[in-house]
Amino acid sequence: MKVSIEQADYHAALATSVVIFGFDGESLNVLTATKENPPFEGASILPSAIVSPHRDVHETATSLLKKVTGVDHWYLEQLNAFAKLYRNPDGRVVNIAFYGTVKLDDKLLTQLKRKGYSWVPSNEVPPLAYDHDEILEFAKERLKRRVKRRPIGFSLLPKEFTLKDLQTLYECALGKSFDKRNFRRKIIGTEILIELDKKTKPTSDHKKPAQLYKFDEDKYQKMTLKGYPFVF
Amino acid sequence: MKVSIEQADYHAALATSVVIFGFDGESLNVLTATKENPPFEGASILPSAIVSPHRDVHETATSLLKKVTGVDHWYLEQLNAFAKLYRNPDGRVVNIAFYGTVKLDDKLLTQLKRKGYSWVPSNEVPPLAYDHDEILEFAKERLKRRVKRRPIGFSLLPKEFTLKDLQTLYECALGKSFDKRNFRRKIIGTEILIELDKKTKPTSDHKKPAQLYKFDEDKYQKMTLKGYPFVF
DNA sequence: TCAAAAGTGTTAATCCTACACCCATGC
DNA sequence: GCATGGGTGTAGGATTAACACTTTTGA
Repeated sequence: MKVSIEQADYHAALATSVVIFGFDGESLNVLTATKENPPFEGASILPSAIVSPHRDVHETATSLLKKVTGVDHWYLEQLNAFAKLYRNPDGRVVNIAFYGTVKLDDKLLTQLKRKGYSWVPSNEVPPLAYDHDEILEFAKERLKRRVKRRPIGFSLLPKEFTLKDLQTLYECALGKSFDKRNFRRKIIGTEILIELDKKTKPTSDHKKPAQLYKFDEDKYQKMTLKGYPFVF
Repeated sequence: MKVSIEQADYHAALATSVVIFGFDGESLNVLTATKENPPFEGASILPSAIVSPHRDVHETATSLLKKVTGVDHWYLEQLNAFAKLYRNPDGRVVNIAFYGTVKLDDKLLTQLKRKGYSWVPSNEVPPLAYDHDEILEFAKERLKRRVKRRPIGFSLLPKEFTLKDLQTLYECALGKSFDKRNFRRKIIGTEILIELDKKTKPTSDHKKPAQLYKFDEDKYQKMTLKGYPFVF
């Protein structure tokens, strides 16, 4: 059993990939990229970067996202390390992958188009190069698990939203649908929402105005830390 | 943004550490090691190994455990990668950590003593070198979460055990105590146990014989895959 | 006969699920 | 006035939590 580290042991490259889930009010999307050089030129992949010597992995992922989206403050959680020996044809590359969430607004959508990245509905992502399919699956499972135990939404919904929006989000993330009344009762029961003095403006397609809510930040934080049994 | 990998990017060493939980019928223990060379000579650490070029990380962890314990078939689950830039004074070493569980029998206890490794009650582990305290905390949280959603015990208890044993295990893992009747009803309700035609032999310290059970392997597997809401 | 741990049921409160109709608005 | 989605309550069943006494054995 090896006890000390030799020069020859510094042999691995580090990469990081990010699975970013973005909600647009209708569906959950995932940020994908296109590989622009060999190997796998032209293939879809997850946004990824090589971690340079003396750079932090997490910081590398954040700054990749800054460059791609223009957005700066990302909450990223480590998913796992993907370290199978021959996962990368270039050599031994260990991928430390993260996942995160974002509210999809027009700014985000536009900037991405300019740079060749794109948002794809999370259940229509094409096959990805390397082992990125596996990373994506891992992230989807993680998101599901998270949704069941901790509040989600702060990072996926706009500041003000309707209960319908929130329900749609949960339905997308968990892949099933809920009874409207039960859902509302349960969410209201958590006291995580604050009812605003506003309603949505009725739009052209015949709608009754809907009550707007925002999150109660304090309670949201507490629930994020402690978890709560929001199992559907 | 870097797009292809250069030689200089193969700069990191890979290490792996394992957090092994072992149950001895009374308490949950963790396998610890002693660092026998600088840096941190003499310090307690988690069992760890350097991953050589062309060796798989998981396989490295398994064979480390084989060497330490003599036991071969380990279920190890990846915890996370620990990759902070300066976590190791030797250089850039990324640690891909695993956790696993084992039934502590006499064989295991004896063999370890011979090799300087030892089992320490999980809430009495001394401060560890590197960032191994952090890894250990991470593992304890993971174990808790797992216990709440999936059956545990196959890998921590002997083939035949009493409901008391199982309850003690859950109490150790979750750090709280349960009502005996409610616990039994819930466990029996899962139908994961098979009642044997045996009872424990009363021992010297005045005990009534207790019913022995074993796991129903099929149901156990199904529950391991699907999860179940065993939230206490 | 006593000490020590095994084993056993009930009740009240809570939570979950299923279910159907009226309302406010723009067109 | 009609089409669209917003909004509301209840009842039955299931699950949980709290609670104390009797039994079997070795010493």
